[in-house]
Amino acid sequence: MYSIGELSKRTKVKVPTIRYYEEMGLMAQAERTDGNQRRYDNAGLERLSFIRQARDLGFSIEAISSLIELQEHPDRSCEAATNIAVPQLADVRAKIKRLKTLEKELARISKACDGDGISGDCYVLEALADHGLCDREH
Amino acid sequence: MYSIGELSKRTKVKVPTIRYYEEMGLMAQAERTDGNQRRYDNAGLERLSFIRQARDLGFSIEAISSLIELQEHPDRSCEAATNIAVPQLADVRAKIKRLKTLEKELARISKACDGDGISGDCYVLEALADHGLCDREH
DNA sequence: TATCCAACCTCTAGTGACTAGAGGTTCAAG
DNA sequence: CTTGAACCTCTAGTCACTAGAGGTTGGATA
Repeated sequence: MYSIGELSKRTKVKVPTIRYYEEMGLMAQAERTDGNQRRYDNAGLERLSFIRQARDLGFSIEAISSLIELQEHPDRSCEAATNIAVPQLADVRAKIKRLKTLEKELARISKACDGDGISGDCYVLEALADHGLCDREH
Repeated sequence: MYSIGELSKRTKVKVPTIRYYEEMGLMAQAERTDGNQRRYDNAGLERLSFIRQARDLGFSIEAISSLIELQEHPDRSCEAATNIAVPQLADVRAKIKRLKTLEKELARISKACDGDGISGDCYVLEALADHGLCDREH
């Protein structure tokens, strides 16, 4: 049995955030000691760990709820899971693409600035801004 | 000269959000008509477009301020530029890495659930939860 | 066994980055 | 010159936390 603080240390989720997840129904109501303190078992630890990873990867609390619900009823069809996974996948791929552009630009700047000179012309803004206008101007 | 609504259409940033950016100092105070309506030039359009892209990529408003500052003083010493670019680069790379993990997992789910199967075969939850515990238990 | 204090409890309020709505004003097409 | 879509400001609401006040608990130590 873990206290909320132990759970927090293990998962790196802050204590008030764990309580918040409970309030939001993402975490089940925790068992309590006679003195009203929360106690968690391994299931709680795993659940929280999952939530943390999913949040970190950009899932909304609502989406996570769906996934958890799905997990708890593994007899249901995959349709619901796909409905969440597919749009997320498209979004993630678009993000990766644009981040790579930015990465290249930032790497160039860091490298250009590596020596002791003056930073060359900086194209970060143009790199992103131009791209942003493309779908309107071309 | 663009009205705020035209700017909004071109950049896909909502009108109140543009005003919010102005309030936060990300966008310069816009010129005004005699009737107090905002008017923007191409510089404003590009700036907003950049902000949108950067926000979309998960940069905080503060981080974007830094990037803009970097852009506006390309003559500054390399140190200043590096101080902004390098941490941003690390951040971008970390994001790409995590997004790729997510991509793989989402792709697998979409594929696994392609048929008319049952969600019993979706291991995302376990996969993520286990992974989350790794850095403590191994 | 008594004491201590870090860690727990609840509750309210604040944060960042928007988003919605009320109530009033402006500008450009007809 | 009229009309109405688009503009203005201001307040309040949302999501996902985060911080703080003020009080209680539990387990290590004297």
